[in-house]
Amino acid sequence: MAKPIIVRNLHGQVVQELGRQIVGGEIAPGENLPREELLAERLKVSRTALREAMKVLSAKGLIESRQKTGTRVRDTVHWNQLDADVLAWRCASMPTEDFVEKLVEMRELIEPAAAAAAARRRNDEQLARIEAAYAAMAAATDPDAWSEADLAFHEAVLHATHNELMTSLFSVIEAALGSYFQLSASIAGNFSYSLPHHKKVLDAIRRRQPEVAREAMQKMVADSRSNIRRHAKKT
Amino acid sequence: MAKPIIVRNLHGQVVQELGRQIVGGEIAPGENLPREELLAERLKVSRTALREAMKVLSAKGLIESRQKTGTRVRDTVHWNQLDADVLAWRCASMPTEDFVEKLVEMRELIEPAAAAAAARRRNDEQLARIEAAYAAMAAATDPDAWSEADLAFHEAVLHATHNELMTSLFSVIEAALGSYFQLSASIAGNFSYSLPHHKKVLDAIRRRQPEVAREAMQKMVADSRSNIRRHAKKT
DNA sequence: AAGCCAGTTATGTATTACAAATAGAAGCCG
DNA sequence: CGGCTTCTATTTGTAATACATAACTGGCTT
Repeated sequence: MAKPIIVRNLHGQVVQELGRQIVGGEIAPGENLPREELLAERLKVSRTALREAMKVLSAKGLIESRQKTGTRVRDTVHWNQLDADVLAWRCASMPTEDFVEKLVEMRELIEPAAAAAAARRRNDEQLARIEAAYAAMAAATDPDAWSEADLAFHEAVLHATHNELMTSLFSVIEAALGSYFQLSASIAGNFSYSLPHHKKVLDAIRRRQPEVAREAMQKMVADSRSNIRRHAKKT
Repeated sequence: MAKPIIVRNLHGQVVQELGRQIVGGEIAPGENLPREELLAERLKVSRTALREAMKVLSAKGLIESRQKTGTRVRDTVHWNQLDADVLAWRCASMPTEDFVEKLVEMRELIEPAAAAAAARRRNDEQLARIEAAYAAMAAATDPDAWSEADLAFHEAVLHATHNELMTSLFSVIEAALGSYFQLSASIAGNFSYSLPHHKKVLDAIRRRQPEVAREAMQKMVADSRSNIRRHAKKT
């Protein structure tokens, strides 16, 4: 999983290449990129393709181009930290520990609030979707199936909040955490231990009990965190 | 304030124009855009400029291009809801009420958690920045100065969390809420009433009391919400 | 009827040429 | 000599053109 990131287009590849280099720190903020003509030649692409890629990076806040001055890497405060690509590049480049910490912190922030909101606003169809995901988790016999159902569960909860900003934030965080998350779940004997937690969340949402749902989700996420920590120490 | 969004470049204008149309619903998801050649002619720009704009919109998840098939508007679930531009377009187009609701919900989610994290992890320099912002608020004599200092206060708190994901999320939300926020603050006699709230948050962060900081911030944001609601009803 | 094949049509890429902005050097003037 | 203007060189911005490539369509073949 973790998104194959198969890029069909040439400029897409260039975006990946340059984005990785910038976020990875190979080109420091404040530094200038080579002029377009040169860079295009170096990357073996036309200036057209290069420029299309640069517009994308520009939209992500990574670079800034001005005539005569050239193109420079912007300070990190201007980066769209919540962009899926930027996040992915950071995951690929950073000494994971403290960055995962930050991602987990975000998750612990979102999910309990989402569970509460879902308990307040869910409709029957959305509840059914959560229940279906729970059933799939209970029926899972291998880590992969369980992992997939788990993700579906959380997505269904987020969807029930009726707040697409929250949904979007979650999906971004989750995508970045994906690999670690899945790892922790796939530790032998570990998978499915959190089923009771999910049950509590589900019940609270069904009964429309926001605070109960929040607490249950909080516990679940805290558990998951210590799980990841434990696994991280092993490696 | 609220970001003038002055776009120097041609393709930047095209991005704004098309983005607004798509998010505003003038071109529905699933629908195809005219072919590049036609659209370029219609917008009075070259195909080159148009394509650079389309790559940006593509990066924001709004559209998807394939050879022969053409370019179609993607379903809203694929949109980068947390992108500053997308958010701005939504603000400009939507019947504000329920959307502001969602933004406020996000803010209520972030800020208390941020205050708690700041109380836990702030260093002296960051505390000083928060204190400076507070002092500026206390000294403000007109709504504009107060508003500016207020924003600086919140930004300083976010910065003290040492979690740039949180900072980034806040700045996006805040930018979108900006106009409404400022409106509510500029209601005569209203401005500066929330100073005591800010004092409580500041003190808690100074004393490194996460839970106290969280609660104080929670109250403050809840107050601000009822404020916005009250103002919204008037209009 | 099923499946293969070519032709049509959209986007994708490359190339060339010129426009516009601006940093920095050169020149001008008090 | 210092400060101002102007001029030029350089880099990105925009346009126009040509061709490559993918994929849908429809007809042909078996």
